[in-house]
Amino acid sequence: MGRPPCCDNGVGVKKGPWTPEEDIVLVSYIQQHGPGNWRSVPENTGLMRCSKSCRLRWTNYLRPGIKRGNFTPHEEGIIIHLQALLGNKWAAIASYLPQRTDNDIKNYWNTHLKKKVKRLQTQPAEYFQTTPSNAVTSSNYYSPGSTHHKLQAMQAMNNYPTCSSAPSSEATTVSNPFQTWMTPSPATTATCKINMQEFHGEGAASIVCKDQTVGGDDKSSPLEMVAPVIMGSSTATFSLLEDWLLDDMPGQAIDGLMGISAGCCADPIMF
DNA sequence: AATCTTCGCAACCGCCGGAGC
DNA sequence: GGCTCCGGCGGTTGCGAAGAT
Repeated sequence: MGRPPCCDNGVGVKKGPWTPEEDIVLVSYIQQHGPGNWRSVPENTGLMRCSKSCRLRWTNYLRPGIKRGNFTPHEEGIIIHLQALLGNKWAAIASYLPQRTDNDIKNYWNTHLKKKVKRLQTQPAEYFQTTPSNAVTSSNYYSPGSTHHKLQAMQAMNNYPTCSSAPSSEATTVSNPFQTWMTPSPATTATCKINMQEFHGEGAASIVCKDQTVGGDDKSSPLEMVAPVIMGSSTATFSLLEDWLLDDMPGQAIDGLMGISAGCCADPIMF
């Protein structure tokens, strides 16, 4: 039994990097018909690509609003925490970073963060330490799988800084001919002082996050709404988040989370 | 300057689950 | 209920770029 791969029967199906011309054809089609029904895309566009390839190209590269380039420390923190909570559920993690694709996050984890976390595991440096009373060390933080570990990760979320969500100078929004579709999300700003001591090296980072202000209006992206809550100290929020992460009541939990998020943005949690 | 090695990212592969028949 | 189709996901690979020798 079993179904052959969707592209197995494709005689002359092109593989490899996409050309700008192919990108234009694909985007033009999606602009007219909208994403979805990927099976029909190669048939109707004449692209010699399989449907999966079209979908991947769209979701990972051509989709409007994708941010490319270096991840901010804030994004890194979210990825690390969510990976600790969820494991390699890249799609779920990506849902908290709407401007990043799951593929991007996965690649970034595999090429950067995994090494960083591994290095931290083997060293006494307390990367995430914020206050002596509730410090979370790297060594006890990333022991995978256990509830204890998850709770620790969630606890640590209270301590992780919310840095500016505004596009950093290093991160760039994908540059393609279709940027006009993009709806730039309002910048969420936060005043957050971070003393980075060899952040990318083996040293510890001492983080001071005071007088945080979160700006933006009600149209903030889900990330911008959720992130302050994640970073804030809300027990209720974490219960909901945990429920959701554990897939007990995904819909209810995320609804509740979003509700709290909205409230949070109206009345931001201060550190 | 040439060659080798490492790194980062785009894309592919195979599996899974939901929907429709 | 079983089968097929299709979209989605996570793991892996291949290749070009960058760095090291």
